[in-house]
Amino acid sequence: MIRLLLADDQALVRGALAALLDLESDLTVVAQVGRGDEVVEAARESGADVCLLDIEMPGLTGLEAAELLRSELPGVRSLIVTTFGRPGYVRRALDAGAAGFVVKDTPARELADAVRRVHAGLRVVDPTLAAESLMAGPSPLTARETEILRLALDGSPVATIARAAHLSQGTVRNHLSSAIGKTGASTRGEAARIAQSRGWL
Amino acid sequence: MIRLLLADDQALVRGALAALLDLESDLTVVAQVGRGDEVVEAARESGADVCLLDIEMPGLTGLEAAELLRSELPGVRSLIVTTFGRPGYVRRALDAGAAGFVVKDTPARELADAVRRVHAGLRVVDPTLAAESLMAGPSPLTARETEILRLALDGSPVATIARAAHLSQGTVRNHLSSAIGKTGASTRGEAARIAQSRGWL
DNA sequence: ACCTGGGGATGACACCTGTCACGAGTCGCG
DNA sequence: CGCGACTCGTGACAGGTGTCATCCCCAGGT
Repeated sequence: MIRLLLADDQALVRGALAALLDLESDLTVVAQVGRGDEVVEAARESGADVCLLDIEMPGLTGLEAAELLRSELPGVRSLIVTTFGRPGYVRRALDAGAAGFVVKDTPARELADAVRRVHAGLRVVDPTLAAESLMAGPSPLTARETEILRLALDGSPVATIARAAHLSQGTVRNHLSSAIGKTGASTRGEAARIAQSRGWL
Repeated sequence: MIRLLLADDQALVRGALAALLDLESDLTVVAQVGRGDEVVEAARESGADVCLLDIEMPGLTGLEAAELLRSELPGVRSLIVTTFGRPGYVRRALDAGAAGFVVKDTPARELADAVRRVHAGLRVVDPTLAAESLMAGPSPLTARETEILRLALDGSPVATIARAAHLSQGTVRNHLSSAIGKTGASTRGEAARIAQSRGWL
């Protein structure tokens, strides 16, 4: 019997996934959490074998939770289950120690198999996604450019970004200009969206 | 036995919801679709009593699908099940003939009850959401402002928006300026995000 | 010691944006 | 009819933005 932990911030989705997986005779859901920072504790207390982690959660992201799990509970395997198949996410998930990566577009019947493969020590990655991840390659953005772009995501004016990053407006504009060039965009808004869609932020 | 149709673009969520609802002895899922424009046909063929509709779907939105259902199959009731509890969505959902509105944050065990209430002819709306919907009020934006703002959502420059809307750049800037004023924003990007968060787009 | 690359900053320039004033056409309503 | 609301447009202006050249400092390689 494989013991599962579910982490997803949407209670309805969490409960529904639990119902789906509990239908399988060899799987049982032993814990459910709605925040990333509750994953490790719940996994320890429940004695889970495999953790299904959504990426976008309050507290900690699923990627960060996977990293914590690897260091705190090395015997527990993580399977990322997320809405967004951003190329950069796959690489970061595997770097963070996740054993699998599944998008919520995949057919429901395949999820249980993915869980079993992960539990068996195999890596599970959507082949289409894996290809995209290789095509897109790693982020060409420097650390600072990434940070500035993230602050520019909501369309804030340069002055606001500069204050938030403790930089001069000129420097911010230089970093943005560089990021715009690297993403092939023509405005910072477009650059930010491109970078996000590639999972670089 | 209440016959259900599920419409959600994420196959995994769709399948999981089906598993959850099929656990109830008085409910049965008779159809599943991943696109808004397949809802009416599937509902007709399957003889569904209640349709659970996600809002964000390819083809047609859940709100548009609900409107079509009301005119084509008046006996079928719609229950909107969505991620976003945007105030404007609730009003538009009820205007579109939906019998209920539930966000994906609600506990899983409440969903079946919501379905039963809707089937019984009652209206089901999250009370917190209903209050927010009344507070926010209707959209203050004119038709054109709404359209222009929607085009500005992705941060396109004025020139691009003007071409897309077949308008002069000056007119676009005027509409945007007006929308910025009405939303209390200071850039078109911020205005667009505010309007979207209120469900005005 | 030298070169390279990232980070930080400045100043200048062309261009884009947000705002305002103003005008003109259409439509519905009292 | 007159009025108001919406739409479309122009022109002008201040301020924000993107680009570029040019510095400085510092950490790693060679």
